[in-house]
Amino acid sequence: MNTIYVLPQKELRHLFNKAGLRFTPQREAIWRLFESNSAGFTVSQVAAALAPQKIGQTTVYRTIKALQDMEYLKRVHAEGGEHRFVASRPGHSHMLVCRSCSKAVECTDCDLSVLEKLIAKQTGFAVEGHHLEFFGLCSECF
Amino acid sequence: MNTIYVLPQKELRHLFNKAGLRFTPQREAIWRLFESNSAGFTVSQVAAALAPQKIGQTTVYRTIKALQDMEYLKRVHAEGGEHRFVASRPGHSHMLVCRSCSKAVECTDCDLSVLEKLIAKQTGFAVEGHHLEFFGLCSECF
DNA sequence: GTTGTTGCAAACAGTTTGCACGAAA
DNA sequence: TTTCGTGCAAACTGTTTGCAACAAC
Repeated sequence: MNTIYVLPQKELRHLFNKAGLRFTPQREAIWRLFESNSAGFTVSQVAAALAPQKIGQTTVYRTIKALQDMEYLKRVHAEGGEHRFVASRPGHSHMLVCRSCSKAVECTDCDLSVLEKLIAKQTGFAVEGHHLEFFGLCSECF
Repeated sequence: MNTIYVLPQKELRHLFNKAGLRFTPQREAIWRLFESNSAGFTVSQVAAALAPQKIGQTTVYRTIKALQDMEYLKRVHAEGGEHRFVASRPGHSHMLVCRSCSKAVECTDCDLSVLEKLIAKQTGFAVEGHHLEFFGLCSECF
C-alpha cells in the first residue's frame, strides 16, 4: 500500500464541482481507495472493497469514468479482460507498472519528440501523439 | 486498400503447420483478408466480410488468436470496446496508426533503450519492456 | 483412421441503461 | 425545491466454451 498523496476534502469537493459534478460520499470513498494504493484497482475490486458501504457497481463505473475524464485516473494494461485504473496527476504522462506487485509510478518527463520526428520522416505520417507504458519490476520486487 | 505483401499459399501452410496447426480454407481466408488491408479489422468486421463463405465467428476468434500467437497479427488501440487487429511481421515493433483511415504501418527501429535506462535510474524499476503505439495522420489523409 | 477444426448454441464476463428513490446544492 | 446521483435489475456487447459433425493430415 503506497500512499501517493492525500487530497484534502475541500480540494476534492472543488475538483468535482469544477467538473460540474456533485461531491458525494460514494465518490469520495472511491477516490480515497485509489489514493490509498498506487497499484490501482479493477472495477470489481473497487466494488468488492466498498460493498460493505453499500456502494453499487454502477456508481463505481460512473465515478471511475468521471475521474478518468478529470484525468485523475489512468487506465493501465491489465492481464485479463478487465481494465485496471490507477491514480495519476492530470496531464500527459506515462505509466511504469510493476509486473509483480502492480505498483504504478508516473514518468512525466519522457520525451519522445525526437523519435516522433524520426518516424514522421521515415513514414510520411504526421505524428500527433502516442500511447506508451513501461513494465518491469519495482525496486521492492526486484 | 494497401496490399502489404502476399504470402504464397505453401508458405502460409507451412507457417500454420510449424505452429502445430492445420491449414484450412477458413484460416487462409481470414489471413488473406488481413493481408489485403493494412487498416486491419475487428472480429465482427472479419465475420461480416466472410459470412458469405459461411465462416462462423467462433472460427474468426480462434484464428485471430492463433495468428496473434504466431505474431502475424498485432492488436492496436481501437476507439470502441472492440479490438482491432492488423497484419504485421513477427518480432518486436511498434504500430503507427492513422486516426483518419486507420491504416497502420510498423516501425521496427524505434530504440527506447536510452529512455528505459533513464527511467530505471529515476524510479528504481528494472524496466523489462514497453507498449508503444503512435497515432497521427498518414500522408494520404494529411 | 486419427486427431484437430468448424460452427452452432449456450454460457459468460464486463459494461451500460432505464427508472424510481434519495441526497446535494 | 430543483437537479443530479444512486442502486437495483435488466439489457447489451464482446468473447469463450461444449459438443457433434466434419475435414486435414
